[in-house]
Amino acid sequence: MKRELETALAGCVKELFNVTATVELTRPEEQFGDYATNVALQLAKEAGKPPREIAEALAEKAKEKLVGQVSEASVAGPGFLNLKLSDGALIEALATDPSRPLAGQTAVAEYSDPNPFKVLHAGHLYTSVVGDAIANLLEQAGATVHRVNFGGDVGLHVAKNMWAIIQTLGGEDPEKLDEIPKDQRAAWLSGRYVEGNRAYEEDPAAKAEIAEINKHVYGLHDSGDRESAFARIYWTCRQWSYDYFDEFYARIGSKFEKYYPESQTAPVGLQAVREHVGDVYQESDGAIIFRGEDYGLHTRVFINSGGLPTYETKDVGLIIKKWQDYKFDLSVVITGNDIIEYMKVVLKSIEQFQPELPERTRHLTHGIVKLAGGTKMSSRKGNFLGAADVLQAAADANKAITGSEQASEETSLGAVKYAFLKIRTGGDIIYDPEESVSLEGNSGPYLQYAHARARSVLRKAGQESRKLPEQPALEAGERTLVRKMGEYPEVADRAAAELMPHHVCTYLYELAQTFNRFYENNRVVGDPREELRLALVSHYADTLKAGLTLLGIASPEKM
RNA sequence: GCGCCCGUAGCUCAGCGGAUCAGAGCGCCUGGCUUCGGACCAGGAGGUCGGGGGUUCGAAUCCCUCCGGGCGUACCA
Repeated sequence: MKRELETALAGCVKELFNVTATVELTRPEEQFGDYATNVALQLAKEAGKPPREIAEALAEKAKEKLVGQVSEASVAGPGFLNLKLSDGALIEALATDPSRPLAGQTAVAEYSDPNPFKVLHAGHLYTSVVGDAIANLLEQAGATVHRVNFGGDVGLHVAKNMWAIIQTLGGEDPEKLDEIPKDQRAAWLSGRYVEGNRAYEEDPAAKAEIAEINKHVYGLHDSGDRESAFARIYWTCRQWSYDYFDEFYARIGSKFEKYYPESQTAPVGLQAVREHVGDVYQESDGAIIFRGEDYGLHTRVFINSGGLPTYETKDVGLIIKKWQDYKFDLSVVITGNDIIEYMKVVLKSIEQFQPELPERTRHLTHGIVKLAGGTKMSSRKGNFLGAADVLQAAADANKAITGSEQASEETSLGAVKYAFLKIRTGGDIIYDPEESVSLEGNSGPYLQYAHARARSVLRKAGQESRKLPEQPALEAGERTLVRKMGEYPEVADRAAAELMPHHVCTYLYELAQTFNRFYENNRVVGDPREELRLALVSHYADTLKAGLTLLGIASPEKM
């Protein structure tokens, strides 16, 4: 509807002034109309006429050309053109689906990226929730989306961990691992990581041992060793991590089709980097680097002087592997902001020998999760908020507010996801266990409740699905609701185009508020206008559900 | 030092070139349930949009600059 009108208005402009213009319609406040445009202001110079005069002429033309769709066209202020849609056009617009600009394309969405041997913290929960929503937006836009996950099962952090594990076990004694209860494994590994880090920083001897262990771990992958005591400890703890991840993702509803462990991307990256030493990468101080400085970026090490690949090279390998696996049209990588400059260097280096890969890659970033008090979290130091802690706090708040014995997983998870998603992706977000988990106001549960209530009305009326009449005469309250519902495809399109889920949140909340106001003043069941109103309620519930689904949030039928 | 990001009501945030565009939620104050689910609705108090310049018919929105905060800046991820 919006795009048809934009095209039609551009046609009017062409006809009147013989000027080709792109007309952009916006949603003004309802009192001004359903759509507005400022083309007249933009055209004033080119057409050599006062903007109001242009707008008046355009208004007349629009009324003439768009009769049936536009019921009023008026000029306001310095030359804004306001359009009011006919009730029929407004209802008709409800049949519009979000557009599919990526139809037929293959997209890869990589996100979450937890490291084995480490614990999942609040940031992983955040990035997973954001990643899920973005992947959903890509899917809505028509792409075939492959959700993948990347993580460091080799590297210095693993070496630090292995060092501390062996210390704690009192030697390379894999049997002793059996003594650690299943539900404590992740926390146990997390504790070892803290110890390993401390030793690495404070004890030169330990640091040297860790460097050796680092090589040893890479060696396991090269040799395929699964039998030595060291290998058994490594593979066992690595599996613990993946089991723990799977359990976590199942709980929050994330579905990855593939993990790319660094141990698999490292050899691919090493090969690519080594092939291009000289033309892309250089040797320097015994390491292989990429001179980002030549491109206004910073220089980074890809293979360290010990011959081991750094994260840079593993990422080169990852991008190449994704390309081999999916031949993607678009690859979206979702990470924290701290990696922005780093990623530019990696992509710039690949651009030198395989430019189509960076061309198709988009790096989307978000901020970190901060505690309300402003405490900075670090898994290296062990003072962080765990992903499980956030979910637990939400469940506790849910129990406290509802007064029930058991928290609703759908509702508490919905509260957390919505609290994360409603904020524009990019900046840091403040996590307040008290407020972020609210069930009131602009919150996930408010929307879930709104949905459940609408379904309840439909259940009461007997028939859950209703068709909208084609030639309705809408009352003011009904019209406001229909107008709001009609914005959904536009909002979904915008969110998908920008890959910004928060637009959906903002809209859904406004929609639910609009409905609640309508519902407060208008009877549905038993009213003479029941038939029409039930159809509106039905469409409203469907719209809420579509939006929540896009966000990865459940839409319970009852709460 | 250089690069990137952020600074909007007490708090958490939308708005990011347009007209009642100074907004929402929370918190605070006042009202509304013999009525389809009150996890709701109506109303009030509260901000010179970090400061200063500039561009424009028009700036929270674009540009410059300053202040404040965060992140990155060669062998971590």
